[in-house]
Amino acid sequence: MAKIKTSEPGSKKEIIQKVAAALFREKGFRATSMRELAASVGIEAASLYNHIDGKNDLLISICFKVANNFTRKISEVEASDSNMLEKVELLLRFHVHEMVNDYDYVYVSDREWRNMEEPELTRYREMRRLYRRRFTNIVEKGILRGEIKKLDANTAVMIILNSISAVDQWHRIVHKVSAKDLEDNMVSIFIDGLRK
Amino acid sequence: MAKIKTSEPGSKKEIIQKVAAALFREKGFRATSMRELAASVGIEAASLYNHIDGKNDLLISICFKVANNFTRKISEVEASDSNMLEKVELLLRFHVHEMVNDYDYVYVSDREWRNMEEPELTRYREMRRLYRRRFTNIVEKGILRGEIKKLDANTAVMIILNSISAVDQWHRIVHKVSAKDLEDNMVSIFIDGLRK
DNA sequence: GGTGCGGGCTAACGTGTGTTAGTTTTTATA
DNA sequence: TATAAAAACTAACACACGTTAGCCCGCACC
Repeated sequence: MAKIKTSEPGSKKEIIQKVAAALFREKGFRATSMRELAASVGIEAASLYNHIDGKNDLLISICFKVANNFTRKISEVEASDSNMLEKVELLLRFHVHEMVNDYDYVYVSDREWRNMEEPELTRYREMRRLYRRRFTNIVEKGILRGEIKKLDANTAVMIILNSISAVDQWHRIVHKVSAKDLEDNMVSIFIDGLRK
Repeated sequence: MAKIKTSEPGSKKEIIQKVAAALFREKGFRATSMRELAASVGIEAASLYNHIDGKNDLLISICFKVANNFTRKISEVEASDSNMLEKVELLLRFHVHEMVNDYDYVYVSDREWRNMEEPELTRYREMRRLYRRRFTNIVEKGILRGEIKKLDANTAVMIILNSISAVDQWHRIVHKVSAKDLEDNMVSIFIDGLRK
């Protein structure tokens, strides 16, 4: 089975991965050809295979790098002694932060993961499902404790997660308002709503 | 230029379009082959071309059908005499409604439009941009009038639009809570936030 | 100064794709 | 029932794709 190891920073392999993430985001995984990727890196298509195992492994690396990141974070949040509303806020801020700092990777892992092959596809789905479940548990606990208003926790989590999953507008917005303001805006909307 | 006409309901062309929308949603536009589509319809790939112009025209039809729908709706909302917060709510409810009732079409138009070819791609981008702009104007006016709290209107609209753009979870959720409850949950979160 | 090898190259293979051409079958109408 | 149009079929084309095979250059190292 394919290993999901991270290559050391600055290596050619890592460069290829970065360029691939950018292309996959821009045009989609399937719409990006290895010849195109190679040209963007500055070599021939065949030369790519001196560094990587194939197109699918590129996608796998990207997706699991992000998934591991979020899984690690939610464990940390669960272990913290904040109340549930604060935990939601922590996760919200982390999502925005990751999106701003690792746009290509997060976007691709969110929109292109379907193109992975088995068995990684199933494993990824499971990680995703579990993450949502843990997030939902936090919201549900918050409702039980009276910190969060009564609503369907699944819907709430779905909305929150989707709202962050990117559009091409992210960067344009971040250039107008600062990353910090963006975070605060999002938290403000979700915690207290639009109404003045 | 390709015409974006709607075929009469029940026609074979419409059936093909519907099946195509379902497949494009499930597997992505590029990952769906004409042979696969044909098999789903119950004919041979070549036979499709007695009814449609090609793969790209399928995507074009789907995308513009949805885009026209939303453009029509926002004109209607703008013309109504509700206040700005109510207008946001009207649009929110419409988005949820369309997503629930026309899942495949809305999903595909939202996630696969990049695969369109020129000149439709540019035209679609423009429609999308304009829609967001009109939505943003409503929010901005709401802020000026003191109905909506002070925040970056672009961020707010981006969040709202993204939050609705689908996940594979939509249907599962709709089967657990009713479509009406889903709508109310969303409106509640966005208007008044999560806090109790 | 030879040598191993990382990393680039060209050429090509096999496959799957969207689409067309040409033909036959089915359906509707007179 | 005859006939024309609609809609299915088979066969094939041209192309783009991911990937492999085999080669060659230049650099580090004994």
